[in-house]
Amino acid sequence: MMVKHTGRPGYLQIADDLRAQIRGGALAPGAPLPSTAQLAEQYDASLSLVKMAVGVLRTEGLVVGQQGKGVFVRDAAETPADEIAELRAAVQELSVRLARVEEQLATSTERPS
Amino acid sequence: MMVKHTGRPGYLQIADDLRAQIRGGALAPGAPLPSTAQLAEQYDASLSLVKMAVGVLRTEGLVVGQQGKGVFVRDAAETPADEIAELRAAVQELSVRLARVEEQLATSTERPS
DNA sequence: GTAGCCAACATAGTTAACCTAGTTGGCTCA
DNA sequence: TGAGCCAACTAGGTTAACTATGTTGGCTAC
Repeated sequence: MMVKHTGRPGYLQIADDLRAQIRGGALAPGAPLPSTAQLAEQYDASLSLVKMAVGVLRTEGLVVGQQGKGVFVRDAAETPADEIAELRAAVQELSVRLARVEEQLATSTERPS
Repeated sequence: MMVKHTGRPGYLQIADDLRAQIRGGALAPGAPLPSTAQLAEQYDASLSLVKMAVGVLRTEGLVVGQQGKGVFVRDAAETPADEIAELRAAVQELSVRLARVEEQLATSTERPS
């Protein structure tokens, strides 16, 4: 696998990168993503990680998989959630981080007696 | 794996059911989902399927997992309509929480130990 | 020539195993 | 008593193997 020093899970890093490529136009609507095997080699990741990353993008509605053919970028028209997906991912990550910090803070500031 | 014998994948059926429970109020905001082991037994499914189902809900932002504690229904679960408004509200809330945490952090570090 | 088969490729779903790491409550021992 | 360790929970991440199924292009047999 690659850049892990960020603590962000590998499959989310891959999803982030693909999402950025879609948002940036490097992967245009209708265009196919590289195959699972190609992505695995490209990111030096296991097939499992790539499948999980694609699964995230599928759940977000950014891409649509067609069995036997490939995974294709959805049209911006039919994905009013493309920009939202990115924001939602960011907000969710912030929520997790904040929840962790709050918890840590709550336990460390418990009043003695 | 013993879920319905429809064409719908098992992990999506589990995610659907949990989502319905959240939307229906059976799982209130802040409430914890049953543990993955309990869900696996409850749905007579493998741990893998349950983890995938929870992963979908996490990606959707319906729940937030806290390592070591559980998976909890998010407060924003009742905002189905305008996703942008939802995200704006989420950002607003995160800002407030972050400000409060930073405040507490600053005061608590004035006196180490 | 062409109809049909078939191998190679693709996504998708499922399961299991192993590891990391945070939480909690109880037990032991000084 | 109480401080600290420890066992049993918890979610999360990673990998691998197997199956199912759809697509495509080439080869073969007629």
